[in-house]
Amino acid sequence: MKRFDKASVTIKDVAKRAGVAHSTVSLVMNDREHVSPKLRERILKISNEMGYMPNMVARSLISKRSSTVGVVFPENPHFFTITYFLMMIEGIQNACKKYDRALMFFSLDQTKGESYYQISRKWLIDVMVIMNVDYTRDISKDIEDLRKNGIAFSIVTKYVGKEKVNAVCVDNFEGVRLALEYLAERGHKRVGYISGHPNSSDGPERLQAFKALSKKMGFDQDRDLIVQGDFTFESGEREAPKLLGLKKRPTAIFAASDYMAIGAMRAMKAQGISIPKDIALIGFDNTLEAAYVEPALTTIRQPLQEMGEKAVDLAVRSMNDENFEPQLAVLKPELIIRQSC
Amino acid sequence: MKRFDKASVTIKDVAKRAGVAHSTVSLVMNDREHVSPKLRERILKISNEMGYMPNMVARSLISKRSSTVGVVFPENPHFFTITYFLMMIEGIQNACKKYDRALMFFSLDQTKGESYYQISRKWLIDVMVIMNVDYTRDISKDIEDLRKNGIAFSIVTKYVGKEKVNAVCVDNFEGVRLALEYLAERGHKRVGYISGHPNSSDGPERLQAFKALSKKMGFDQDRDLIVQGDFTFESGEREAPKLLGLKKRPTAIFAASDYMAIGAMRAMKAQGISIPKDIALIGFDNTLEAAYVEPALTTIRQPLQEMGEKAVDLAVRSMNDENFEPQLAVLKPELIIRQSC
DNA sequence: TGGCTTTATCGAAACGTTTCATAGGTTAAC
DNA sequence: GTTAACCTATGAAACGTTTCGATAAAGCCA
Repeated sequence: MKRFDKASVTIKDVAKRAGVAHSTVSLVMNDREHVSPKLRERILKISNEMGYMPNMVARSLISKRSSTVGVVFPENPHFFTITYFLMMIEGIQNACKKYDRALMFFSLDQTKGESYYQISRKWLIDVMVIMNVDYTRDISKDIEDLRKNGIAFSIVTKYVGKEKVNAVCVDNFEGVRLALEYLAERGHKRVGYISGHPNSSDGPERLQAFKALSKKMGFDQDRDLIVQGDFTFESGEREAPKLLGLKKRPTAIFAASDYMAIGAMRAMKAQGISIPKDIALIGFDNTLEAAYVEPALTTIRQPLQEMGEKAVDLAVRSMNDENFEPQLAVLKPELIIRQSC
Repeated sequence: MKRFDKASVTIKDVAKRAGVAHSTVSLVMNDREHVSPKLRERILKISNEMGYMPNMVARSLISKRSSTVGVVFPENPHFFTITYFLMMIEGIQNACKKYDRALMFFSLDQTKGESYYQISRKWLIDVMVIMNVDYTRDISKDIEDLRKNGIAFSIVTKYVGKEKVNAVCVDNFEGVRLALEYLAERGHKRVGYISGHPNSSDGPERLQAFKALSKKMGFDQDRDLIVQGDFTFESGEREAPKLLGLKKRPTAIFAASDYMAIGAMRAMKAQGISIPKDIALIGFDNTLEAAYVEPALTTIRQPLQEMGEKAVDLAVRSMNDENFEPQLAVLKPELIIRQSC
């Protein structure tokens, strides 16, 4: 087993060369007061000459804070190719740069009984972003553990439990409103809806918004205009035919996620139905793929990058400030008009 | 500033409860010999009861190895939404699981003069994967630093310098062969080529393969059948019209990346050219988007996941075994037939 | 100049591990 | 019954930092 043999230059080396105590060098490195400007400058110069770099691991150990952002995601072999998450990760990475923190990823292996808190302890993660995709699992216990132990974290998306925690989500009501108003403008009054995962926070919220708004706007209210998906491509492909097969076919379909919309698109193509001529299609999310499909998908943009960034912002703030009240950041969606309506 | 106040259970706590020296507990935790089975069992039981988790940071500090895989990528605000990299990251993540290592990401800010070696020192990264996308930068010095200091690393993709290092790439010659033979089968003899970035390793390799094979296979050899892209969507959209505008238009276009192929597709659509009726199109990579465009893109698959995984494998092996000879792993490409030819 | 306050620097302790030389105990060999 | 060999368990040292109380020096005021 290889080892680093040639020790790199440590704070003590710098101190020795400068003829001071290494604690003094530490003060300089951390920009703390109580060091005379003259000495500070000299130490800085020497440390640069020697190419000193603080050892983050030692720093973490003593300070019990790791200068990282830990992103915890559920066990899923394809997590990194689900563009929905990636766009959030892009925002998280940007925030990491902003706060000069490194980015760590942990897949949560529930089978091993690992908890968020354990991960935080094991790696001294002090800022954690929880990607809560496994809607079927109750994480209230884990949340409680984190909170109790003063570990700063945020959840994406909205946490449905009762504790008040940092969380980031999109304004689903507004998103649905944008979509339905756009459809109404274009003359649609009979809109089929493919709902999202019932155990998520977004799924039911969007569904509820759809029900309320479509009623208010005078759309057809048949019970069978609503089918149940789970956000995935497959569920869209599976459920869309139920809408297409209705005696009185809807003139537009609104899917609660782009993946489902694209699945629906596949199903429609298979039946030779032309979009948007025969039927209009609108999605939700604005994931990467939406721009690539043909016709390009009109959709409601979730500001995923901003959500990722905000999640880190909130967690960092609650780490820095004892009194920071955990909050839910609700970001504004946006209508992206392409060719599918 | 918040701190973890309630200390979590340490190895000493376990030792005290078990009435043994904490070094003994350490032996047990690391599955080392020289502990009687009876005692080992007792300690294991107690440690479980107490919920002991080793502190990875302390472990890193003393052992100078961090139990992580550090992925270093060049400064690029959209890195995490470039699916090409993501698919590799997926493989890297799988390997991390296999080796029970956490995954860390570092964007290399060259403007700050950071080097790979410095990152490795700063965070005690002992297994590093270098995503060498910035083709314009000479990294031979960094490579040398890593090697000299015994830090295990791999590069994706192929490293073009003279030192022998762990690297992972696709068999470009074979990939080009697959594409050209497929085109030949379908009767094409006049193929336009959009080349990749000239400072990469893949760009020139594929170009050379194209030149050699298209000659050998009796394709038209006009100089202007080859245009220069840089792997990006934009370059494909920019360069394709040059091929389309030729007096004698090619019957097929081969782009050295899917992004360029999709860019070319956009350009063709803009001109009302139908794919594959008017002209065939084939890409390279099989990134996520290839399956979503219309018509779905026929392409040469790079086994990106496998490449990511292999990169970690190589690095881990060279870490574990002093005598492991750095090697270049050349993975096999695969023809993915869709609708664009 | 003496005493008091402030500031600059120092030294030691701590963080939670691993490692390594060594002590004590048991067994084996003669 | 003595010595050697082995095995188990121990205690101290080390990793590279930060922190904090102590000390020394300097500044201030009377």
